[in-house]
Amino acid sequence: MPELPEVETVRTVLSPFVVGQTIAKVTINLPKVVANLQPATFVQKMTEQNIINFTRRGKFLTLHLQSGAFVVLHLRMTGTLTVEDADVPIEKHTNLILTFQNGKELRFVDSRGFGRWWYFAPGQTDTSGQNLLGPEPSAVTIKDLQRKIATRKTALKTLLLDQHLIAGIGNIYADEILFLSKINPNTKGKDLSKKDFDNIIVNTRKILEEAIKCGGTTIRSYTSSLGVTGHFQGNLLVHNKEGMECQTCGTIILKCKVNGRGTYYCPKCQGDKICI
DNA sequence: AGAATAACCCGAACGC
DNA sequence: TGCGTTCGGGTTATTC
Repeated sequence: MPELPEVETVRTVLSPFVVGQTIAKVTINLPKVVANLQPATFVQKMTEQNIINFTRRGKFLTLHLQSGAFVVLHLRMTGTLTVEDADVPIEKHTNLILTFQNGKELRFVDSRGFGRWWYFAPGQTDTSGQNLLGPEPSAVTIKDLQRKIATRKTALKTLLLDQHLIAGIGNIYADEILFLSKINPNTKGKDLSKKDFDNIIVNTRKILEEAIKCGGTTIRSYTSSLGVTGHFQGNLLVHNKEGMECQTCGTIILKCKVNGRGTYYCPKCQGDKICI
């Protein structure tokens, strides 16, 4: 469940080991990992290329190549990136490897096989879905958010998870943002007040910035690369806290489902709307 | 257009 | 202890 802070952590931790490297060899162990090319074509296009930059947009990462081509990748739920010496044994579910000329490897390990890579030639249209993303949380304006949300009958939690509206929020941080904003996850977009929108924007930025400072959240399936694990889980106030006391009011945290997603909330601080 | 649901996948958690 | 079942979760695709 790497969300924006975890993806950003991967990027900052790995950048020094990736940027400036030349790809000597490409190994694809799960063909469907490359979404828009045959594996052999991907290998051929990537070999001998030099990586000049490593960027993030929402939960997508992009390797920029010297030729002007670029490679977009998405970790989805269980994808991890690590840099290892080439002689370190290959972990199970290592689906793609970029071996660099300096003897190190960028390894993509993904047990569920949901993660995807795309190769785009210079100037080619990016079809990864990256350019359909809403603004980064740091760039969201209240006007924009109101325009997109204030007419919707959908539960706010579901809207926060919609990457077309704001990029980068996942299930963990959505719960935390709603708790800090004192809004019930099931509140419909159209029922939100101006103050609610203010709170959502302020708390989204606050939570994600703090999580990035902590190196992200380490929880169940996600650990950051290079053995670095985030420690934001110690800051979580409601997510995964079912049965525990709310740190604000002492009420027991409940768990429900919103649009099929496990959702944790305080029934007193956030109001106990119908939650199944 | 918006809303709801299924599909993808497999390790972990759960139930007996 | 061991086995079978359910759950979860980001995103896209499909259907209504």
